[in-house]
Amino acid sequence: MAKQKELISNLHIPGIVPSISIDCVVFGYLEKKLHVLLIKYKDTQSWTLPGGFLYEGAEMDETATNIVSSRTGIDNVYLNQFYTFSSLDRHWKHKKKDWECLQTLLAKLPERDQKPFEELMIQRYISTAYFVLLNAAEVRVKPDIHGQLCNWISLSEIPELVLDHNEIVNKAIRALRKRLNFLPIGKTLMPEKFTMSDFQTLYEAILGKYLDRGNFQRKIMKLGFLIRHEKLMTGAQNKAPYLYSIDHEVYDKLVAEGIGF
Amino acid sequence: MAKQKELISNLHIPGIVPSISIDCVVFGYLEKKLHVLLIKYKDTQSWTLPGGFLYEGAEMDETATNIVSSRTGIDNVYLNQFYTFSSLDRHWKHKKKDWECLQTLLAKLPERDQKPFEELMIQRYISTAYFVLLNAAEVRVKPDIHGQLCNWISLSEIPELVLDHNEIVNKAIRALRKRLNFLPIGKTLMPEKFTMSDFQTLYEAILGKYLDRGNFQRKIMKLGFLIRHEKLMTGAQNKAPYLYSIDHEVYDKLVAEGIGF
DNA sequence: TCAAAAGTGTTTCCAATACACCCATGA
DNA sequence: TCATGGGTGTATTGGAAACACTTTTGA
Repeated sequence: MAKQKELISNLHIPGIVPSISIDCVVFGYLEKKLHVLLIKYKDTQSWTLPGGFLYEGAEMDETATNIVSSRTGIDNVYLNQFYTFSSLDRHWKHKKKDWECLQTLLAKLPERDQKPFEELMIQRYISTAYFVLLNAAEVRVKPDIHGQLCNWISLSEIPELVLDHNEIVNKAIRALRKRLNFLPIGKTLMPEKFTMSDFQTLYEAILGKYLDRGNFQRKIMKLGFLIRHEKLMTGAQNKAPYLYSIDHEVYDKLVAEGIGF
Repeated sequence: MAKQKELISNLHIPGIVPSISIDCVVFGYLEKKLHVLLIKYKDTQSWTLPGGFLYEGAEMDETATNIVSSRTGIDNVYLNQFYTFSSLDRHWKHKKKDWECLQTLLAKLPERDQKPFEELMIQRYISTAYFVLLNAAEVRVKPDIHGQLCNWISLSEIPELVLDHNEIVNKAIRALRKRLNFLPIGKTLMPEKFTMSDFQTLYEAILGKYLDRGNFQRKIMKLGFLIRHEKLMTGAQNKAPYLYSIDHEVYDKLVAEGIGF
C-alpha cells in the first residue's frame, strides 16, 4: 500500500523519466536447478518480474542494482543489460488478465490515487531488461514488501507472467546461454566451495543438455581456475568428492577472453 | 532547415515518446574494408550517427528501419538492437565541442524555435542502438538532406563523434564480432556474386585478424552454402577466381544454428 | 616462360567424445 | 563385500592450423 502511494507521488514529482522502466531477471542456483526471482501481487493470480522506474538523476545500471538489492539484501550483484523491450502492446490494458489484476490493485488505493495510477499503467512502457547472477545461498529474500510476495521459482515452474514478462525471461535464458563463455557464473552463481558435480549440473542446467562427467572434470581442471580443497564427507556410501573454490585471478582473465563450451 | 523545423514541431505535437531516441550503426563493405554510415552537420566539424526519435504509435524496429531507408533508399535492411545507452552525460551540454555545434545549428533556426530546440538537446536521452547490415553496392546515399552530409567512412578513419557515439560504434563492432556466427553477413553485406577472397577479406575485416586462405576456402565450401558460378576474368595475369553466390535455403539454416568461426 | 593469385592436398596437432577402469565410502 | 558415485585413463574422431604443391591467367 505504502509502495503504491510512493509510486504515484513519484509520478507527480518531476523526477522520473517517463515511459521508461527496468525489469530484472534474477538467476539463482538452488537445489541443482536454475531459479528466477518472481513476484506475486497479493490477492491476485498475477506474477511479475522485479522492476522499477528510472529516475532522472540515476544511471540505469545502478537502478537495476537497487531493484535487486531491495528484494534480496545483496548489494554486490553482477548484472548485464540484455535487451530493451518496446512493443506497442506493453501496457496493462492489452491482456484481460493484466487488466483484472490492475483493477484489484487499484481498489486497494485511496480513491484520489486510482485514476492517476491507472493512467500510469495503461501507457506503453519501454523497458530495458537486465539479467542478474547471484549466489542464492546468500540471499534472504524479503518475502512480503508492500503486498508483493517474492519467491525463487525454478525454470520449469515459471507461471504465466504479466505483460510480456514470459518473453523477457525466455530471452534472458537465451542471452545467458549465448554469453555463457563470458559470464563469471562460477563466482556469481556458486557458493564459496562446491563439488565438481554441482558445478557440472549448473552448466547442464544452463545449456539444457547432458555433459560427460569425465570430460567435464578434465576440461575444467585443465583450465586451471579451480583450487582443490578437502573432501566433503556427505555420509553417503560412495567416494567423497573434493570441494573446490575459484582462483579469482585466473578466472577473471579466462572469463574476459571467453571460456569455451 | 526544414528538418529542424520538423523536429521542433514534433516536440509540440503529443506524438513523441520523450527522452528516448534511436541510433543506428550502419555497416557496409566497400573496397575490401568495413565502412560505417556517418553524418556531418554542415558548417560544423561535428559528426554523428544516423538516428531519430521514437513516436508513440511506432515500433522501435520499424523506426530504425525508417531511419536507415531515409538515408539510403533501401527499405529491406537487416538490423538488430544491441544496447541501450543511458548515461547521465548523454546530452549536448556535456562536451564543449557538442555545445558549440549546437549553437551553430541553433543560429540557423528562426528565433522562436531556438529556445525549445536547445531545451530538447540538453536533456538526457536514453538511446537504443541498432547495428544494421546492408549491401553498400545497392546504396545510393543521399548526400545532403536538411544540412546533413551522409557518407561511408571506413572503420580506421572514423572521426570524433558527437555525444557518446564513438562508444556506440565501438560497442557495435564488438557486438558484430560476438554475434558473427549468427548473422547473415553473406547475404546482407556481400553483393549477389562475389569471389572467395572477397568473402574472406570481409571475415578478416570483421574479426580483425589474418585467416589462412586454404583453410578458409575448404571450411566455407564444406559448409555447403555457396554455389559456384563462372570464373571472373579480371585481366590480371593470374588464375581467374570463381564467382560464388549464396544458397539461401542452406545458409538460413546454418546461420540460425550458428556458423562456427 | 614467368609471376601472381587461385585452388587443392598433406601433415601435424589438439580438443571433443565416448567409454572403461579403478578408488573411496559407509551400510 | 557390495552398491554407488568420484576420479582418472584411453582410443577414436574431426577439425584447426601450417604449409606445400599444382593450376590458371596474361604479360
